[in-house]
Amino acid sequence: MSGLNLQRITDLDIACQTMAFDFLGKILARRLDDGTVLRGRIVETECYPGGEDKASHSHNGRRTPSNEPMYMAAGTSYVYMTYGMYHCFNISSKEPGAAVLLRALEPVEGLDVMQRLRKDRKKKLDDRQLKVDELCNGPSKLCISLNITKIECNKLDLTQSDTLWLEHDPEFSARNIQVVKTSRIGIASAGEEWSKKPLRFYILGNPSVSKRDKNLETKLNSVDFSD
DNA sequence: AGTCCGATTCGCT
DNA sequence: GCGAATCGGACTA
Repeated sequence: MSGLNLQRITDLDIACQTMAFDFLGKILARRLDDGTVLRGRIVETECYPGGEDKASHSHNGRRTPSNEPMYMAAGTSYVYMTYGMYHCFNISSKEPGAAVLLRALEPVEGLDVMQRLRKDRKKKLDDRQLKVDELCNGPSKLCISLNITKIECNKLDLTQSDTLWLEHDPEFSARNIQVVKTSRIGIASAGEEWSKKPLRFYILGNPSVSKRDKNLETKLNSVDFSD
């Protein structure tokens, strides 16, 4: 029915920025305890390279029990809790201490389950359906929609796990997409120098992207003669 | 043991 | 646009 010809990705030994760029258009797949498989297309990512980057949890080589996955083999999941109630999901890259944050997905499969997971979380009960583009358009929203928690999903080898993995979609990859490269979100406290670095990537025009850079999109469109 | 804070989201003004 | 929610973990002493 889906018509998708998806191929599991088994090699994630990739450098941080390459990984963040190449992940755009790939599929994140999640199998729940009851066997349900949920899928979303990655449409927005961010690099956390570590080292000098003040926004990285591994800044200046900082290493603690909770950021351990950033130092594990490339392709290891790093799930952490923030604000006491949300999760963020990263995938470690080739360089020790580096990882790629997944910020937004375009829902592909299991939208009804995503809808239920999101609505169950809300305080105010509301019969209104969430719009498809509102299901996974943020780093913590996608964790809720795919039930990605630290307990279940931290430190998984995404090249081997049968509960969380990545897939290549040849048909999508053949399409001509434009990638926006801009600043990361929510890290103002790291200081201007690092918060302004262009380490966020997203698919131009995709409705599931969490935050658009309107100025940059205008510039890109002005030099876009593709159609 | 005490303090501080966050790679966010939600609901109300 | 703004403030509250909510708590694990790092850090200080």
